[in-house]
Amino acid sequence: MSSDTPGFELPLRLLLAFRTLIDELHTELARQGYPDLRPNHGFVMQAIGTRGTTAVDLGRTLGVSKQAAGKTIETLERAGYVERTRDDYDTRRKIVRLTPRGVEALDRSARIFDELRARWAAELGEDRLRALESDLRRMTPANMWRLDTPGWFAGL
Amino acid sequence: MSSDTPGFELPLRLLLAFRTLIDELHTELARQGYPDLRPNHGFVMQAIGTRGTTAVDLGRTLGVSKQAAGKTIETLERAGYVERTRDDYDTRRKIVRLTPRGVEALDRSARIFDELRARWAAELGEDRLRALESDLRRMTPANMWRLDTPGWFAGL
DNA sequence: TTAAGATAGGCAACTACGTTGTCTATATAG
DNA sequence: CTATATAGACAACGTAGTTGCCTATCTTAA
Repeated sequence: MSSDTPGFELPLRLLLAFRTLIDELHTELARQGYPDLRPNHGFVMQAIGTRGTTAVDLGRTLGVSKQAAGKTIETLERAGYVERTRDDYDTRRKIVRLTPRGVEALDRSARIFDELRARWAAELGEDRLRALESDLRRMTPANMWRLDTPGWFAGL
Repeated sequence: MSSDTPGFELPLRLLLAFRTLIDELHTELARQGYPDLRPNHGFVMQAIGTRGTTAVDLGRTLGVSKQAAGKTIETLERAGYVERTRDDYDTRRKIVRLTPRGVEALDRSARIFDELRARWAAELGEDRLRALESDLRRMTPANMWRLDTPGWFAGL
């Protein structure tokens, strides 16, 4: 019992599905007042989290150098999504935290993703969607929080 | 009936699954003697196809400028995967064709993707995998051959 | 048939985002 | 107290994209 589906369709569909979801997210984010957010920023802000982080740590999480992380932070700082404060207990460190606007953007992203998932559920049925998610979970590393994907793709 | 799965898991799993497959492909390609091939190159060579193309056309297909396409072609040419020949009927044009090594690399990629799919089928069962593919097909644009993804991701 | 416009490709300058190397300031361990 | 490690910033560079411009060639129309 062999398949008539060529193997290369699977990765292509996975990427296409991802891309479609992300495009829809950012279309909606732009509509809601965040037109300057890029796909990368979501990863980065997610990695910063509500507890804050430092450039070095962020670099480690994202799988890039601390310098690259620093530049990204600077971009997000200029855009008003994060802010840097000094650490009183270690004056070398600067803690990067999400601003209220940053938290807001992350909240909205989460809500939009939920809506997009609901759209999939409406189209495929909740059961099929659960099966799909379960299958993907089974075929991917347990730790979903490898957020080092941007750098991975950029590095051709 | 609401889901306990947060919406953001779906895109993350899709990307992670894609990434995993592509990583496995290139690990295997490297093992088979093509260590210099990068994820992008697969898209580009696929877009060039067996019939050849030109820089302008390739740029259109990939969704990048003709200059960018030209640079990519140059890289692949230096690596020995494509070659440029003049067009006798229009001496402005240079036809880009896959070299035998390029065709070989594409063939091997196809075979490796088939093997990877077979591994998924062994793990999930052919039925579940077919359902997954079918669902993805349903949720993504009909035209799978939008190969303009590299540029999309690069443009943050 | 010749002039005007469109098309193909190459070059240069620039941007965005990553890299490594180096430097200073500050903590921490022996 | 000194040696080492760590945090962050700065500079130089690599890669892959962009736009603008130039030349060569093909096509169309007067």
